[in-house]
Amino acid sequence: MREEEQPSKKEQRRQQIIAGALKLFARKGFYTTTIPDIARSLGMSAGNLYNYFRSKELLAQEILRSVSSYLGRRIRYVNESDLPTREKIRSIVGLYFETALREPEMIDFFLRIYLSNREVFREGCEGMVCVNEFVTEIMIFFDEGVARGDLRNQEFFSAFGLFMGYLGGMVFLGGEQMLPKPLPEYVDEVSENIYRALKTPEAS
Amino acid sequence: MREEEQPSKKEQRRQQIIAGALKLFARKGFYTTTIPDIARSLGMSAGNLYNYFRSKELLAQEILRSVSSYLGRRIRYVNESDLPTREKIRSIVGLYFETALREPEMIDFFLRIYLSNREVFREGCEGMVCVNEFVTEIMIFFDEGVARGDLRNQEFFSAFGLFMGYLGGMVFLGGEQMLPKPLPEYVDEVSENIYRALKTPEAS
Amino acid sequence: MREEEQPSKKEQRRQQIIAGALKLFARKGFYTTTIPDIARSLGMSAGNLYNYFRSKELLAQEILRSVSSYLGRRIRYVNESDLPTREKIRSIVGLYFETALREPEMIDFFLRIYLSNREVFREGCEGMVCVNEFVTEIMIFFDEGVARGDLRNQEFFSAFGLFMGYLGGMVFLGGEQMLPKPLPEYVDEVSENIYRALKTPEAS
Amino acid sequence: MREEEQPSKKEQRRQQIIAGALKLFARKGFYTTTIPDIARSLGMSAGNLYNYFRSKELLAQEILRSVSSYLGRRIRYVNESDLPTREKIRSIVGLYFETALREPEMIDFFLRIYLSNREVFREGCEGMVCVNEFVTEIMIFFDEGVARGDLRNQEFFSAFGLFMGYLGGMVFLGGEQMLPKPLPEYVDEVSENIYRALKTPEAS
DNA sequence: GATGAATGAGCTTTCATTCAT
DNA sequence: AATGAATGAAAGCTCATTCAT
Repeated sequence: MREEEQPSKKEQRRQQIIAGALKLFARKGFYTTTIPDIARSLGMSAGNLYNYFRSKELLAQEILRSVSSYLGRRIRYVNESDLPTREKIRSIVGLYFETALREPEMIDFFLRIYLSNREVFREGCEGMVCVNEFVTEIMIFFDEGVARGDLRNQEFFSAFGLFMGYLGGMVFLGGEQMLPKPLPEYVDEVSENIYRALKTPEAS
Repeated sequence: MREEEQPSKKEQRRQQIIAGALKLFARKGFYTTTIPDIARSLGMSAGNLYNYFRSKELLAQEILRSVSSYLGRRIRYVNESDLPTREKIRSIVGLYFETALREPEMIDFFLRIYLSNREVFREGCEGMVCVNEFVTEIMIFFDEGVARGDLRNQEFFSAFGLFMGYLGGMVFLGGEQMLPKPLPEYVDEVSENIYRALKTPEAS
Repeated sequence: MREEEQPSKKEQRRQQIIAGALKLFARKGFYTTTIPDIARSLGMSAGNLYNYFRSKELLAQEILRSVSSYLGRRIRYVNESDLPTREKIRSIVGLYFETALREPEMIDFFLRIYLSNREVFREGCEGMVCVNEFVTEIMIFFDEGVARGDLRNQEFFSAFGLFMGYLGGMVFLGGEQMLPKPLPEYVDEVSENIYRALKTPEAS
Repeated sequence: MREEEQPSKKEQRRQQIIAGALKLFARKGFYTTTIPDIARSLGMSAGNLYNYFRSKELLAQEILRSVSSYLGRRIRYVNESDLPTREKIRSIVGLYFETALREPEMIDFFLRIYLSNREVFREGCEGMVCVNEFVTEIMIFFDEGVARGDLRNQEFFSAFGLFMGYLGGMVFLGGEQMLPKPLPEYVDEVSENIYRALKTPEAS
């Protein structure tokens, strides 16, 4: 007895388009990636793409949801593990940097497309609607750390800004070839800095 | 005896264009701001604008240099003061958030135009060429903190990523109306988090 | 003993398509109505529609024939009655205005689709081929009026232009909300004007 | 001392575009005439056309105004003459048919573009806004005829529908090659029919 | 320096029609 | 008969940039 439905042919194609467009958007930007670009990279006609997504904006929004869902899922595994808080930070930083290296399009889409082309997401992704799954998991991580007495109890967004801004900043510097070492080698330092910033004084 | 050259008529107009274009780019994005938009906002013709800047990209690069120079200058004042390291952090965070509030176009240009439309700055702003002045001052701040024994001696970019990523993240959250309090009220928490992240264990 | 052939399943579906497409064309125009629009309104697929009509143009031509046939039939009843000429005019004007009110798509198709998108009917409806039944009945009405001595003997198309142009004009004005009164209240005035225009001097 | 301003270069070009587009629209219809078509017929680029008219719809609306103004002006001369009512009808019918023959695009635009593509004129030409000058002159003609006791006093739109519907109908039939004689030869019959339809019983 | 008409390339999107299933 | 994914052609429109004036 199968737990999951077999995805339909059409749904599979949708996913292919999302993956292909994600790559192009992340690499070249929203406005410099054209619909024909995307279609060509998938070996389909531009017109046909509109049978799957009614506009370029809607496509970008679906991608955002998809990326948020993927990253959220990965963080959930960390949250569900029984690592100590300090190690959870390391894990999250690690998976973030690793993703940035192995599937850079995901993180780049977050940093470059979502954060910067607000007008594209204004209608349809208000507030955190499309980025919900990701933010929720960070929130869970933080709340549990506080509950355990490992992290100082401060406003969530102060901690969230630190966490995400920091990671984003490092990935950006890496992408700009401005880091002397490869990104993953910063996991220790970065996690340490985050932990120190957020931990309670008594925590080691 | 004049210290500075009187800026020529043409140079003044250039500065006006930079200021006007900065506002539009920051508000609407690079690709969604048109040259006619900029010209109109300055009461001049689109054609004439090309007498001052040879292309839209070059204009954006000039703006970047100008913003970097402005922010660098403001941080230099902090560096040149004899505040303790902890207070310097507070000052820098404070001026950053204040700028984000009072002249949001500067910070927004950094976050939204520069960080995200890499192709625009690829040729002409390689590496840090155009953000030199800004980065240099952060570096000076950091090196002095280390020299004084206040900050742990770690790789600069680890600290830089934290500092700038964090501030950028907070401004972004503020811009998205996701912060419960106005941005300046986060100065304490944010500075404290940064200080804790970077300080030597013995420092108070 | 059956008088009429039972229409085949396929023929029934054809009629449904004609009726549905008529409505859409009349309401939105030929070029602004798409084949998918029509298919959707009938709960069928766009592809399948092509099993019934080989092109959008051919569909429009079939509709025209169908409308002409319907209106021709209604006028025939009037012609076959033994009303005096003056009353026949009233009846025809009345049924035209009534149709325009109750089934506006018919008249609108005539006025807006047929009269204006000539290129659509150029090949396949040359001359009067597709509006034959309708024109014929008007012609019969006119010839009989002349034969009875009620109407002046003039060239048919002079009279036809008056009759049809006038009625079309009134319906158009009504549709544009430019008439102070509802269309049917103009039956008297309009019939009177037509009668006066066409009658022989001695007729009352 | 000149009474009229010399039209600017730009205004002249606008007029050329209006004239050129009028021809194409009238000949081929609104949707089957493309902006590139129009531009090509004027030896200019499609892009440049948008420096004169901000959209295809707006262009069509300007054309409508222009046609209405032209026809209105010609009817005004008739109204200002001291011909008897009967002769005025002849004159108006004559100039209408003559225009339909010599500059068929004007009348065709009225009949085919304006009357049938309502959605194009919905916003911008509500009610009679764009067709004002023309309708006004017909109204003046009619009111004067009534005032002189030549025409029966009936609701204006009853008479207007007759007048314009009839003329439009005849031009349509002519355009469809359905009239045995050339259009101008119908002037007598048509004027006579109109006059009879509208005149007071005592008028000869 | 200044204007703005002009260009040309390209973009998003639509749609009639086909065809494998 | 029926579906709907797929195509290809084209349309309306925008815009950075140029250039004659």
